[in-house]
Amino acid sequence: MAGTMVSTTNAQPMCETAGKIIEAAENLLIVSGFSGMSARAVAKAAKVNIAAMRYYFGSKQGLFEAVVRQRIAPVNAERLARLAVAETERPGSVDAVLDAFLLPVFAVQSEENARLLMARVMAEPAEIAGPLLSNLFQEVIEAFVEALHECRPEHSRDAIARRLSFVVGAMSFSLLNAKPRRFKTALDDRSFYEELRAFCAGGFELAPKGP
Amino acid sequence: MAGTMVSTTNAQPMCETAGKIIEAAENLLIVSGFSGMSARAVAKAAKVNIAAMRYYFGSKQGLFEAVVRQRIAPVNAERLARLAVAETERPGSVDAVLDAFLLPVFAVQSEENARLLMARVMAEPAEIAGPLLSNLFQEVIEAFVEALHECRPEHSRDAIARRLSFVVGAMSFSLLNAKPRRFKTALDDRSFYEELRAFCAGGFELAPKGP
DNA sequence: CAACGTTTCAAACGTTCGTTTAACCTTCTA
DNA sequence: TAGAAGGTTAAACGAACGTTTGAAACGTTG
Repeated sequence: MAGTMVSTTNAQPMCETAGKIIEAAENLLIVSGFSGMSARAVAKAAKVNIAAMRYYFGSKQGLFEAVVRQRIAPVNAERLARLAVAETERPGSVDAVLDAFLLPVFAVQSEENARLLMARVMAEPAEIAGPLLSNLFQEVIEAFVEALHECRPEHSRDAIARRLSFVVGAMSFSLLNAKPRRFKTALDDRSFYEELRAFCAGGFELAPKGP
Repeated sequence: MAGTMVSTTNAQPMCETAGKIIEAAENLLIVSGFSGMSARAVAKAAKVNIAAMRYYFGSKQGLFEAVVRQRIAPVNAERLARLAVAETERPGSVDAVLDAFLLPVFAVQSEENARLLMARVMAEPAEIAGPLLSNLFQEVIEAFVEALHECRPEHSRDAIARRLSFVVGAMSFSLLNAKPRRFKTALDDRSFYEELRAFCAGGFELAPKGP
């Protein structure tokens, strides 16, 4: 067995070394992805011996999952909390539901790294991040599909789910490509979010065409 | 210098070996991404000696760019052609412009691999696909931003560009995640496209909020 | 101090990576 | 028939990969 190995389910104090590893891994993950990030590069960036990675996280894959969980779990928890509020305070409002889904990603306390990591992980090949993301997102997706279905009962749940995936895609992709500036969008966080929310809300307004 | 090396600018007949390499590389690229795909795995899948890769494409990166160009260049050419038609036949129609942008990706003659490859490449880290994608998409993006700006002059060009990136994101991401079925969307191509187009069109209807 | 569990380290494990060499085979030309 | 050119091959290059080992350093407790 591998020494102590920090639990993956709770965010305990966690010693300094494990924290440095996670931070370095996060930064490298954002720019290179899982396969492009070498464990040795992480150790070097964290100024830590490479064996510490196995000691704390078991493997490179284990480190990856720890990084992702630490960033995404709080965002999803916040999403569910805000959704509960939205459903009581503004029932039937697509805007409110979308805010509950999107705002936790852009909230001030979550740094830019959280956004970029989320986008990068979403773009990871299924064989790397698939099961992990299924676990992390299943509850959230079900809850938001249900909430949106109540706002727009004329859409099938399948249609709602598809459109929610469009929302996630619009958010993830534009975050990923904001840096290289392929679409030369100025990344003023506030107006970026307003634009994204407006786009997504509009996307739910129209019923699908055709018979 | 590396023997003959197929030109990267035109799609000439290309010998059987090079074709087999490209086909195998495409399939592996879709499921594993660039960093996760090894040149040896490509050679094995193509039943070809690994040195043939360098002979025809110079390097793994060269092979990657050849695969991407061969798939994306025709799509973008078709986009521009359809845009020209749309601008004369249905001037001012966002729907027509979006069709010109999206339909070439879903056209019947372009196989599913073309869609999946495009989505996977868009999700590739910038250090791998950045410059290539900039070259391939610059003209298309400029043209479509301009066309959409003429349809919706009340939006700034920056806002239009941002929303176009949302469109690309919605398309790419939902294609990427259609296989693992994280959003359990049934991938009937026809209705999928209808839904995507409706979502994106709706996204252009609303002006951004705020002062 | 002695003994213990925890954390860190240098060093090496075997494997696989992308790349390269040099020889071989075929095909066409002189 | 000799030779050049184009295409393919097996074999190996050095480097980097993720992982593992075993012992040194550490802090705590008896």
